[in-house]
Amino acid sequence: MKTLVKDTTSDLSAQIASALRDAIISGHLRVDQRLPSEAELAEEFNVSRPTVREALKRLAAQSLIRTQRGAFGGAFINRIAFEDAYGQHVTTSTLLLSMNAVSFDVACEARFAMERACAPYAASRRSADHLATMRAEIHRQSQQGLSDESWCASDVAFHRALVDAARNPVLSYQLAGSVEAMQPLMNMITFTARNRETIISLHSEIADFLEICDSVAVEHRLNKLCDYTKTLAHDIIASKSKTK
Amino acid sequence: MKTLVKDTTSDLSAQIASALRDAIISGHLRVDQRLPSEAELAEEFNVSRPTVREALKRLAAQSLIRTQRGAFGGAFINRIAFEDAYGQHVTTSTLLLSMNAVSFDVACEARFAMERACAPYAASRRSADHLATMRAEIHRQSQQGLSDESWCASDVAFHRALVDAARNPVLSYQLAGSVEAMQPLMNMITFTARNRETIISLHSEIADFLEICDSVAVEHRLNKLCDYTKTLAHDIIASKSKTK
DNA sequence: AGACTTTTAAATGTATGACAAATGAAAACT
DNA sequence: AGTTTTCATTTGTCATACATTTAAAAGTCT
Repeated sequence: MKTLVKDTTSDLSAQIASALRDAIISGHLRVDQRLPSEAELAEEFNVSRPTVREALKRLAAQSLIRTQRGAFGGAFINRIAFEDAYGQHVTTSTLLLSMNAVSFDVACEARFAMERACAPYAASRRSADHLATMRAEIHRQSQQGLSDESWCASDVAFHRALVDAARNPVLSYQLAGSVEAMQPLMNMITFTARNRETIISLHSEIADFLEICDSVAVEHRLNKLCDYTKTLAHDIIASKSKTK
Repeated sequence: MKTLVKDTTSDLSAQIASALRDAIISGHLRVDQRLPSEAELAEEFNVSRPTVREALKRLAAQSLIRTQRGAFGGAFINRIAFEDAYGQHVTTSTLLLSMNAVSFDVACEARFAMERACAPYAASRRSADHLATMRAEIHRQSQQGLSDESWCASDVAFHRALVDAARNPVLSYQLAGSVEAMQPLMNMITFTARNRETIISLHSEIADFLEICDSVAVEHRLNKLCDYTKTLAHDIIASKSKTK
């Protein structure tokens, strides 16, 4: 029987989950390796099966394991795919911003700082596909009568294409949190036709300079975009406080 | 009774967790608000209490809720703190790198690209405290007989101080994943005295230029550090394949 | 009346036992 | 040999019971 030497403040399922998680992170358990059955784990840790199951669900929520029913089924160490991680990262980042009253400026600054970091690689590695995606989104943004929500979604898609153009999955993963998590904040802004025009022209320039591999110019336009976005947010806040 | 219209492929606890998660993210449930009791949720979703508990544990694993025992206890929507998010982010990032065979170069490139993004802000906002932390770590790195593990830990501490100097919690949070997740990869490198000397001198220069607010020079040194680290890793790989 | 103690109800934490459903291997059968 | 059936194993779900914690409410003493 394995004994849990962890703190006694948390419940058993948390301690068991923690023990298993440590084993996974340390590499004692390899990818696709099968964990003991729930009944065996219950005996090992000297707890009941529901308690073991609660622990396993905690790990499943982090995509650390997957489960399969039937004979020769069980819980298997999961190879975390970038796609799995995206979702969790975006969820956490979104709530971090909305719950901690992170100011628009701080979130904006972080997002564009990281996008600028992608610019040099994006400029040298962008494919025709990436450019096509960006131009398609620019075209969508130019359409009349686009709702603010759709506009923001297209904005995210444009910037994701920019980030993906750097062809570094780690950068894409990390950036996803910053870019997508800002969408709820962006949705609070009402974009006028004039606002959109300014942003679209910057988007166009970014695509153009990316095409001719001028990363310095891209970074400059990202800076302008950052400043303009912050200005818009400030105007909204100012007009709201005036109304009140 | 709430009905779950989600896919029938996943189990009930996953569906219930998903439904509650959506409610939290959408803002229908506010921070510190109490969820219905497990018994009430069981009735609402028409499932048993153990199933509800599994769903709640999934949410707890993501720090979305916290539970409290006793009368007037229950599950409460949790305000995710940056510290809570750090841990999850580092865990996920670490496993992403180790399980997906992300090359050292790709991880290194992402990490230093993001650090460079912090440089301008760090240069203009660094406090005496940040500089002191960095110099303290440099001093530690200069000590004879420091184990490779301690060396790497100090390296992480140095770079975290650099990132924190930008005074943007969102950047610090995002960077934590890239910087700390690389530690296992870095631990595979054996640092000779000569290697360390080179790195320490770059660290010193970074601290110096940060002190005089020269962000361009800092970025340049970060680039050199990135290149040198990659060179070290290549040498290790080359010598290993030669031995084999 | 006020401060302290006890009771009590409500909620989560844990255990036990049972059955359903899925699944792949082995056995039985063509 | 190929197909079908059986079967043991394992997860998914439910029902019930009890332990433990907690804070409010009731009771008690000064």
